[in-house]
Amino acid sequence: MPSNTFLKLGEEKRKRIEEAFLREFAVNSYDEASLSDVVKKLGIAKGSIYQYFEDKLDLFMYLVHTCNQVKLRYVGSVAAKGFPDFWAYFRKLFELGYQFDAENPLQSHFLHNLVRNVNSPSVRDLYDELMLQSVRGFGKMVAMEIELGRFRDDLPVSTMGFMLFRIGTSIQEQLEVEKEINPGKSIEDNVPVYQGKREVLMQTVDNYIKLVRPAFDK
Amino acid sequence: MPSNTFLKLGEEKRKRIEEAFLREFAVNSYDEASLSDVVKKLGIAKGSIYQYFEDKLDLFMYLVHTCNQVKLRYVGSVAAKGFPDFWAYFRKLFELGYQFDAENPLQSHFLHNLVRNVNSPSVRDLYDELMLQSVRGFGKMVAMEIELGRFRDDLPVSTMGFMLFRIGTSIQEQLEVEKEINPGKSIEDNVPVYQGKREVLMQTVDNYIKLVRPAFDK
Amino acid sequence: MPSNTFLKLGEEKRKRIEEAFLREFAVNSYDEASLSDVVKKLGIAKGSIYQYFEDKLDLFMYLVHTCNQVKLRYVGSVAAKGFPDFWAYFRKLFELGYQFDAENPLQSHFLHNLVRNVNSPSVRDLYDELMLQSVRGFGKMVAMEIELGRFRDDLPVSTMGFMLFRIGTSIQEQLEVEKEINPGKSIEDNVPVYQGKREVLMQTVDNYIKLVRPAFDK
Amino acid sequence: MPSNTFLKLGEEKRKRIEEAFLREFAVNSYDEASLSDVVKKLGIAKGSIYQYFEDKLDLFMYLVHTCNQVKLRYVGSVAAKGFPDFWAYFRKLFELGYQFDAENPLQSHFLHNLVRNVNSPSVRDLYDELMLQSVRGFGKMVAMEIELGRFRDDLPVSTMGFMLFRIGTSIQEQLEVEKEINPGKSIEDNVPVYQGKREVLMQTVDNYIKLVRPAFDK
DNA sequence: CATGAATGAGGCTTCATTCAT
DNA sequence: TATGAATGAAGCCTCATTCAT
Repeated sequence: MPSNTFLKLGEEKRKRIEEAFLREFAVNSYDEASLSDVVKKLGIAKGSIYQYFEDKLDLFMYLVHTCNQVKLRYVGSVAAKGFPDFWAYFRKLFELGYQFDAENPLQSHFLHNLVRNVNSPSVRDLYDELMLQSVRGFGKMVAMEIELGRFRDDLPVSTMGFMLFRIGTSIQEQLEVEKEINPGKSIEDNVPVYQGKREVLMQTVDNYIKLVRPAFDK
Repeated sequence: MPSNTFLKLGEEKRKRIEEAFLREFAVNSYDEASLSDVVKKLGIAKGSIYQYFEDKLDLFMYLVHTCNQVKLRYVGSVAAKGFPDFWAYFRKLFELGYQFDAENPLQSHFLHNLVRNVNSPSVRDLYDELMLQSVRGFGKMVAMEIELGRFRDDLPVSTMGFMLFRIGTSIQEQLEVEKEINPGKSIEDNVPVYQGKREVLMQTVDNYIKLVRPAFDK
Repeated sequence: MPSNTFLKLGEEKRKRIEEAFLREFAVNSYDEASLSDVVKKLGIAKGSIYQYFEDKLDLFMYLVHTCNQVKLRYVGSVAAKGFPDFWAYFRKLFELGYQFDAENPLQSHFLHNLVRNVNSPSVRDLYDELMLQSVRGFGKMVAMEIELGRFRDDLPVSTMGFMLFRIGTSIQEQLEVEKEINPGKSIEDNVPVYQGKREVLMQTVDNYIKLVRPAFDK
Repeated sequence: MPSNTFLKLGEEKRKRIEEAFLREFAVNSYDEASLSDVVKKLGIAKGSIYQYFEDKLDLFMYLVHTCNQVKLRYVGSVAAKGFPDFWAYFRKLFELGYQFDAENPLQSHFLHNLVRNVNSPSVRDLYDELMLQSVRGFGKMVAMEIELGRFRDDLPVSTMGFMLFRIGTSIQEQLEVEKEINPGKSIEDNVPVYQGKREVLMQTVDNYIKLVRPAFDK
């Protein structure tokens, strides 16, 4: 955990530090990321980092936590209940994701980059936890839809839940493979990753939904 | 590319070297992987590596290529045509994948680990290329199935192809998340990753097929 | 020297600070001892230490002085004159030493640990001075015993004095080597070092006296 | 243990390196001793040290071993049997010690400095072992002298053995306290510690023997 | 062609000390 | 007077890479 010293830092300075490290970790792997480099860019003393965090890993884990919380403020802000059906809710999730990404590109891509850093056991555990969180969320919704008689009931909930989770991540991947977006470059250039790509994104989402609906609906 | 020196090495020695590095890269990230360590375990001179390869990256890229080729010998050994329908072929792909994994665990998991090493632009490019190769393969089949009037034709082929690709990788992931398999540990313990898990694997495959068929079939 | 600021601190607080540092220096070498750690445990500001002392060495030297003074309150409380012969007095010294140790384990073992910290010239000088103090004390007594016709007079007083001094320290050492006591562990566990070892200690003292008497008596 | 790399180094270079580190460790405590400094003085790369030794401690332990072995070549070269009585042998030990010191001042004072480095558990263990070796050696001789009817038999052998061991170290200490020798300075100035002090040393030895004989002889 | 010693940049981390509040 | 954030030098260690043998 970060020390009080860090938490009590002025909003501005704290943000500046957080963002500098997010940028580093969003572009590099945990090992490649160099505290020395970041510190140099920040113009602060190397020792200061160790007044703020226990060590490199502590700093990294803190960033995971905060980013996840920021993201949850978006995707956790709506409940499935308020929507006519599950797919409307599912669609909304991507709109919120888009918004999260647009307003917090660093956080968004730091989280995307997480998968490259699961070598360290601690990071691995945290990553798995985050993943499970999401998968279970989908699992619950699947269970509810089945109960409501809207989803088929001849398959394990876990399979269906995992599939939904994967559809989500696949969309970003496809756009990346098809060069619609380029997170790495965007981060370096300090521009939103989905800049001008809202339509493409939501169109892809709609396609995916159209595709997989028959797989889930009763 | 590896030098002729390397290629003319005795089969046995070459394999021993390749496998040692595969093991290292299958368990560690590119940065964490230590040539020094591997060389020590191999009992060969550090300098030799630089007679065989230009540098660490060159060695790594070489491994990507060979592993991919080995894998293609499995999954490329059958054609969709020979099967009653696409899903029978799709299912066969996993049986072949299982076989590849059982007979080449190092290669298999080196490839799985690739995603964690896409930081270097060269690796990234190669990774994307491999991915595209696979996605396009599925794309072609989708196109053919549409032509045969068996798949729906109201969605972009690319979306459907990518989806199929993702289903494939999701299966391994789900088994990992649900702790059915533990690649990292298996590699370290030098045992096949899917040892005794064939049934579980194919059952999961069948579930996924059952799930997504309605999404693709006309 | 400590500043007035320190001396005017409340008895309780001053003691708390002193003991925390004694504990650190009693277990670690001067270099290993970390002011940061102690300050953290104490819950006081780092800067305060520098209001109390000039620097780490100043603090250390202060502790040497106080500990020595405490010790002198014990071993300096009796005079050889009051005893039937020198050896009765010598024996008493150990009883007092035992008492000092039992009642001030931190101070006692900080002093024992001194020998490991004589690298800094200042510490070295102080250590030598303390040692000389003790050696000279014994020297004077030897001189007196010679005058009284009780000790042999065919050897330098300094040799005899030093020998007596060394016998003293040897006793603790022997008990340590033979694992009867374990100062390091005792300090960490916050228990008296000679707990339950009074008999063993005095028995060893008696053995040493029995051994060396013929060397000194006329 | 040092690597083969180190052992196969040219005699000259190896000595140069060993001596540089001995000098550093003979003057500083383990913690204060700076590999960086030594390496700079030596004009070799920092990394080289880690081709020779596993780490700082490994290097240190190696030095302890070699120095001890060198010393044993001196003091272990004679057996008590060859002497008319124990005290003649005891005296010889110091002549050999003097010789060892004169011919290997670095090694000699590195060993003397050991006591300041017993904070690290590994060093502590080794130090205790060395000490015990010596103490037991004296113990055995005491036992034999008792058997021969030359030493008194009314006291524990361990007490008598430890006393003899301590007499040995006391002699150097006394000369140090009395400023006859100044190991620290001598090392820095690169001159033998006992230069021109042979007479003083042996006179002191003789005094000690004269003093303690009555304590041991029957 | 193989060797393996040497390199030195660079990484993370610790710590006593300073100084503005 | 007390605080504690900031400092930055210094430490140990790792590693890919080079090059003379």
